Amino acid sequence: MANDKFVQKVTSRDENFAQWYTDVVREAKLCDYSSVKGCLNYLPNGYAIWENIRNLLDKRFKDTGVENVYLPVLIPESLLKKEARHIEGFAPEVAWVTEGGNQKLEERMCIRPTSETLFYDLWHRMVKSYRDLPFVWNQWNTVLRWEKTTRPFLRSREFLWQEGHTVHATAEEAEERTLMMYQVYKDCLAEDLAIPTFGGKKTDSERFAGAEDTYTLEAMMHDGKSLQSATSHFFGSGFPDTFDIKYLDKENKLHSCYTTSWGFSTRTIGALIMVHGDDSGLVLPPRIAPTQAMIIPIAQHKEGVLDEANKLLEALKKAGIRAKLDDTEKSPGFKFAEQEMLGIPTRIEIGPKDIEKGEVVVVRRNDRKKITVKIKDLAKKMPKILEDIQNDMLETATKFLNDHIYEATTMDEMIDLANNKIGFIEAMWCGSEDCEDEIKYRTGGCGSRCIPKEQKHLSDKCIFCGKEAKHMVIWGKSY
RNA sequence: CGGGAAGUGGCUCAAUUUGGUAGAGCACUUGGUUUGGGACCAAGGGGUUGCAGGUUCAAAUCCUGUCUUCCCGACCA
Repeated sequence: MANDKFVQKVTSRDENFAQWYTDVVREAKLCDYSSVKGCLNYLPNGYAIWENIRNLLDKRFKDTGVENVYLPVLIPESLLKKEARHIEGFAPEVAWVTEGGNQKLEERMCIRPTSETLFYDLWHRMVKSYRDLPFVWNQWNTVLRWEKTTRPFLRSREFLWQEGHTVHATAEEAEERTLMMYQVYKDCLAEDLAIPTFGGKKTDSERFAGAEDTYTLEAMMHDGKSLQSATSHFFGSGFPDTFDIKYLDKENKLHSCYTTSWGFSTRTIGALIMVHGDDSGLVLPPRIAPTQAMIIPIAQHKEGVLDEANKLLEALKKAGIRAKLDDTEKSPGFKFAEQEMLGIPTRIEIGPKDIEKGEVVVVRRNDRKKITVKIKDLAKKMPKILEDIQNDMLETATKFLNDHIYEATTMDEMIDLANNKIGFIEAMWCGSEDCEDEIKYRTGGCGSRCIPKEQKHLSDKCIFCGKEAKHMVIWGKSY
């Protein structure tokens, strides 16, 4: 192996991370640009990943009692404007429909940037009694936000996501749901996508428009920057009150409702790329990989090779492995490179020499380790091999995350870390938005990522102003 | 939205400065030889140069506008 960098089409990750990302998206054929800025054509490889994530996440939702619904794509302006903070937050990035057919509309309508207002308009009519509550609903759809700068998956104008919305009789129940969904996301990210996250509450300035509390899950990319990977919001009763959603309790008294919403988008595909990918391209965790094993025959023209390969394919499929056989006329080297580029978790090399010995060579995508397995045992052993890869990927990513979190107790220390290390910095904060802004400015862009639930007491004082500290905040640059 | 770069067969790019009617490599098709890390030989097919307008006998090339992409920044639940 003279050259470690087998795949030549991709810019080296440490040479130019941004270009590397773009190269991987293109070479792995995840998506392609469309003629509208910020709107992507999802290709089969990319969409299949989303389908797998969606299926796993949807099952986790249903296990907690979530029901799926579908609400319209258009929102009348008057509805969107009902909640002042909400429209203030979204107004700059909303797209409007002003004509229908050839006629100008009486009232313009926006293409949903998020659907809180639609759910609340519906619930205003549906919620009458305590017996009606709660509604625990979710929809899989797309939303449109007129972003200025766009990047595939990370920030597109139209993106696929799910938005869950719930309405409850009590604040406690709503808060419980907010945290429950936060945990569902955290588990899905760790167990299905092998992406470790840290999380907690957002500061006031970073909170969702109209929410009382926003909980976020932040993942660390290979360049040390953070990607907000899922959020869960608690709205209290303010937002539902605005829409006059009230119920009668057992004593026939009118009560406010409490709502939540929570979302997870195709942005997370960007996280998959930037957490696990390497210089040879994409590396997918087995659970969400559209293809888990690619069988690559060697000297396939020789008698018996393709027959054995096909038998192997059938055995793997029967064992529930998402396996494929690459029996195209391309050279083995080409097929190896392509399998790696696409991030397929394992490849199975089978040639005349292997068949003679009754063996195949399984190569793990994440670390290129080779495992020799008896042909007759392969189908039985594959699930364990895939599980090991899944676990090892989470372990590697977790180690990377933990190795790149630093503590700072003085501003000089923090600036030094921000300039010389990639990753995140834990530091105390007084709660003032001015200090938050100053810290971001002086560190060259390390904003507050979250106020973690598990607080460390690093010092008594805010790292910037020196006044009494309220929280330990995790700071970092982000996408 | 600001600063920078760029749009030419599917991809990467050349021809643009000094207007003269588009070329290479890869990919693709066919035949043959190959096959344990992106094989080789031969013969083919494919573009009017992002889009719109202007200047000119003549525009990929000059001018104006516009759209899109990439990098940096601002903005961004």
